[in-house]
Amino acid sequence: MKLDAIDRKIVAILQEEGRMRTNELAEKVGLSPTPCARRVVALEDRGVITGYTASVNQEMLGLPISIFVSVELDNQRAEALQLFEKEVQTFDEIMECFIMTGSQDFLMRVVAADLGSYERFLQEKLTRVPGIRSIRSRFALRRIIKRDRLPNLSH
Amino acid sequence: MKLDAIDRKIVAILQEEGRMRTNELAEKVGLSPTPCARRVVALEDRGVITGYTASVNQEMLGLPISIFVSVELDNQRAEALQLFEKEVQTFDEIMECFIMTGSQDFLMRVVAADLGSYERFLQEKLTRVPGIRSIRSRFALRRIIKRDRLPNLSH
DNA sequence: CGTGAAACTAACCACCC
DNA sequence: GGGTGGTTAGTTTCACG
Repeated sequence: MKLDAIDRKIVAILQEEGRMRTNELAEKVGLSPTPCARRVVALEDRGVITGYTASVNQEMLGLPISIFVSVELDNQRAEALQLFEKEVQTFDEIMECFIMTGSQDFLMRVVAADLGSYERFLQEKLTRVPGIRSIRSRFALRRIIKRDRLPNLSH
Repeated sequence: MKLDAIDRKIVAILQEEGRMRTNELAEKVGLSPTPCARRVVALEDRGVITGYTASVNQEMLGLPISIFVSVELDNQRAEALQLFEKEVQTFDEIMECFIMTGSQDFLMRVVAADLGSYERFLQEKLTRVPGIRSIRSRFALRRIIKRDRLPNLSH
C-alpha cells in the first residue's frame, strides 16, 4: 500500500475539507480532475479513506462533558477481553476505546450531558459488564486541541 | 440555540455520511431540498457543524501508535497553563488534548510512526516546554472503538 | 416550508498519450 | 499512470406562493 506525494496531499486536504469537489481538489494537487477522482476512489477502496464525517460542537449538542475511563479486568484471558470488547461496542456514550499495554486495561473517552447521566451510564451499563475488576474515571474540564488531520511523516 | 428533531436528524446523518447531498438528505429527514439546505447552512453558521473531514486509517498512513500522555505542571497559575496551552498547539503529533480536573494536568493523545519518533517528540518538543513537573506515557495496543457520531440525548 | 425553473457544475465515459 | 473533450445528470439557488 504505497502512497505517493500526491496521494498524501489528497488525504491531507480531505481531512480538513471533506466536502471538497473533484475539480477544486485536482487543482490544488496539480492534477486534472479525472486522475484526481481516480485516486480518491482508489484511496477509498484501499481503506485509506474510511469515510466522511461532519465535525460538530459537542457542547452545543448538549454533551459538554468528556470523561476518561480506565477499566481493568479480573483476568486477561482472551475470552474475557473479547467479551468486554463486544459488550462495550453497544454503548453509544463511548466515543473511543483503546486496549492499553501494561496492566492490560482499557482506556475510553465517554461523553455525557451531565454528571447524572454519566452516573447512569456507569450503573446501568458499564458496571454490568462481567469481569471488571476496577473502574477509574477522570474528568475533562476543557478540550484545548481537537485536530482533524494527522501529522505528516517527516523525520 | 435550539435544535428541533429534524436538525438533530440532519446532524446525526452528516456525522456518519458527511458528503451526503442535499437531495438525499432532504428525503431522509422528510423535507424538500430547499428548507433542508437552509437548515444545513444555519447549523454551520451557528457553529453546530464546524466542518467536514475525511476519516482515515491511521495505520495505513504510517502512524500506527497512539500514546496517552499525562502532563503535570509545576504550578497551576493561569499564566503557566496558558503558556503550556499555547506551546502544545504547535505540535502536530497531538491529536487531542484536554485539561483535566483534580491535579490540574493535561491528558493528550499523541500519534507516532514508531517508538523512535515518539521519543524524538518527547525530547525535542514536549520536554522543552517550560514548567512541566512530570510526564507519563501510556501506550495503546489497539483501538477497539472509533465512533464518529455523538449519542442522542434520551433520558 | 414548498414549488418550479434557471444556471451552473460535477461526474462519467471512451479514447489518446 | 495522466490528459481531453463531450455528454449526461444532478445540484444549488432564486423568486414566489
